[in-house]
Amino acid sequence: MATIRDVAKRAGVAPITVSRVINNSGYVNEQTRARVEAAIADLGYVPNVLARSLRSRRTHTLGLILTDNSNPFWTTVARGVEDAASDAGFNVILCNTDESEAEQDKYLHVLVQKQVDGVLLVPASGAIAPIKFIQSQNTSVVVLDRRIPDSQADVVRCNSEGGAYQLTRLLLSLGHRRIAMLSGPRGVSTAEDCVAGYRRALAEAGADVDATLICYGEFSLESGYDMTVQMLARTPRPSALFAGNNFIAIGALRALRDAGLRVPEDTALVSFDDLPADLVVDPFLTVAAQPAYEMGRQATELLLARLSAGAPTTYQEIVLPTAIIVRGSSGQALE
Amino acid sequence: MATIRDVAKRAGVAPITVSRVINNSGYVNEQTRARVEAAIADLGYVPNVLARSLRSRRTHTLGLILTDNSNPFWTTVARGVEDAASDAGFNVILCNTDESEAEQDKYLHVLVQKQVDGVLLVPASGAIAPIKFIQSQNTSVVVLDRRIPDSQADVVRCNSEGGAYQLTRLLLSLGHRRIAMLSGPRGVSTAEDCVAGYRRALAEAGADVDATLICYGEFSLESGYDMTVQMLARTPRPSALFAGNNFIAIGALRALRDAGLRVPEDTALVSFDDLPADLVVDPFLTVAAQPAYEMGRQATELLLARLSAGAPTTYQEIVLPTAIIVRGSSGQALE
DNA sequence: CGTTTTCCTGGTACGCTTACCATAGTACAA
DNA sequence: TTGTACTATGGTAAGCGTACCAGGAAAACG
Repeated sequence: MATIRDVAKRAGVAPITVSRVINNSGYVNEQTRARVEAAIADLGYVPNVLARSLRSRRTHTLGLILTDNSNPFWTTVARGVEDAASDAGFNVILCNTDESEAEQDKYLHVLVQKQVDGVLLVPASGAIAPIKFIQSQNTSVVVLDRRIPDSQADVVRCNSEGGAYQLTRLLLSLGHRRIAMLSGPRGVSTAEDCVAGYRRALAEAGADVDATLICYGEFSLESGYDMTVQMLARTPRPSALFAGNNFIAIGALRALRDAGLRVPEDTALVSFDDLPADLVVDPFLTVAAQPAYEMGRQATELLLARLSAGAPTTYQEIVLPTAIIVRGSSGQALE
Repeated sequence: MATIRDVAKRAGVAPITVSRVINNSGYVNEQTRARVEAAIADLGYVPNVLARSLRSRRTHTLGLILTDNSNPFWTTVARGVEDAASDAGFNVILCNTDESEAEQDKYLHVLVQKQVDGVLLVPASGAIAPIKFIQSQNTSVVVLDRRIPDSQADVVRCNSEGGAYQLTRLLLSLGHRRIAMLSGPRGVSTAEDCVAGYRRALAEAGADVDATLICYGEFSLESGYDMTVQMLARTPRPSALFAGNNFIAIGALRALRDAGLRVPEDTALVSFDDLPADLVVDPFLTVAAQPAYEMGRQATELLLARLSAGAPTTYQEIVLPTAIIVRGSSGQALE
């Protein structure tokens, strides 16, 4: 393959001049520029960004570590990240951890090895070590969607506690008192915040919190199914279910169907995370919708700002609001 | 950040010895290895793969160019690619073209600049130039999902023509004679193959092909909606619709709902591409399901084989079968 | 014992681009 | 005339690993 030296030779200039043409930097005479551009076209020259990045210490690449890009919520977040990155001339390397800390560590190493300029991290756990590791490699990091207690890092997330509070209040206002909470893993802030908002709404309404109605599971269809089966076995049956994310909600819907229960007539259901409009014919779930795209976008913009500004003195925490969308699954007020 | 030289100095060896430890190549004494590993740990050294790749001329990175990763079909393909790549120690850079040739060209340049070892391409059009460009840069390429006439390249795709033929036969066997075809863009082989299979089935059954019932549009919800509206305006109305992909099918379902038509009682519907089981509570669409994951996986394995084998003498075309899954949307036989 | 093989380590240069510094001509003001 | 600023271009080295070649010691072999 042609190198910058080949181009330089053909154009009768020094390699650095070719570099200036490519990067539009410094001074280049118009005729010289034309000669260089002709040489580039003749040789089909394509710059080697490995060499460029090695020298300039900038790769114009970000790493995005999230749990599962096949979940439409994360697909949307990723799209926000990619659009914002693309606007600034950055590429994104996407990594799925499936909530595994081991995978997360593996990918962190890969990203650092690839010299990414910054990392957007949806942490698989509340541990601080991964943040410290990235920072120890002089790489910027923004934490996405989840809090990490006591960490020194920027965070962009949604108000899960508030969303859960509102959804729970909605169910309470419809007359439900036995509401089962089907949450995500313990130690993951969004799952814990969900439970916190649920508890706050119940406490405020003077309703008893039956701790046995609170389940911690996985953010997966299977887990949603299992938790629902477990909750339906209790007597009296809960009159409403609160799903911690969209996959849990779909699992819950299947379990309810298999148990012969109608939604919302027999059991009401609300959930976090909407499904994208493109994938659903008749939206049915009452949800607390998170601004997924916006979250990805803002996190990326914050990260890019950090890159150009140098070491921050104080870290930001940006909390985006959730929107309650009432549809059929939450049902009418109980008589 | 620590470099290999820093590690070497601390361990009292030459840089090349550290390199051997990292890459498990050549001979290294056990004690030396331990000293080096200790030094690596002490310094928190992480190798710079830019420098490595620059020297070794291998990045262990593949490029995947597809049309829209937010479509679950492509999400699944991408997952197959990533799993196969990961198994072989390769990373994947994902690029969405949204069917735009300009975007495709842009990404091809980016990938070549990044010195990817190979490219998996879902071509935005039937043009040969992009293939030639990649090959001119000494980079291997495998074409995914679609044919490019007269191109010299490996291809892994599904049997769209056969799947469309079978779906159309199914509708014919149920008594439908006016079947509207809602296909993708002209010039995209999967869209054309769909129409070809449809025509073959009709011809074989001795049914007239009403060319005005064949629509070419986009692989999108909006286009599916529009094409359906257009078809429903015809008299007599088609008794069945054939959607060229899952997004078109969802658009069609919405248009039918908005027109007050029931599926399948008033209008039958079949489609290409299934929706992932994780996203749907009650699967309803009768589809020709493509082995998306397997397609991604096989294409990647073929590409990796090319990388280690050197220039191929003959190119392969791997055609995977589609599976007809009959569900409610195709309905019962007309009386 | 000499020879071959295996084991272990290092020096040097190179992969390709750009940072940094230097040079030099022209123009314009002081 | 000297100084300053701008334009235009180039030489050299550096960024960080590894390919390639070389060399020496120990072990195995005939």
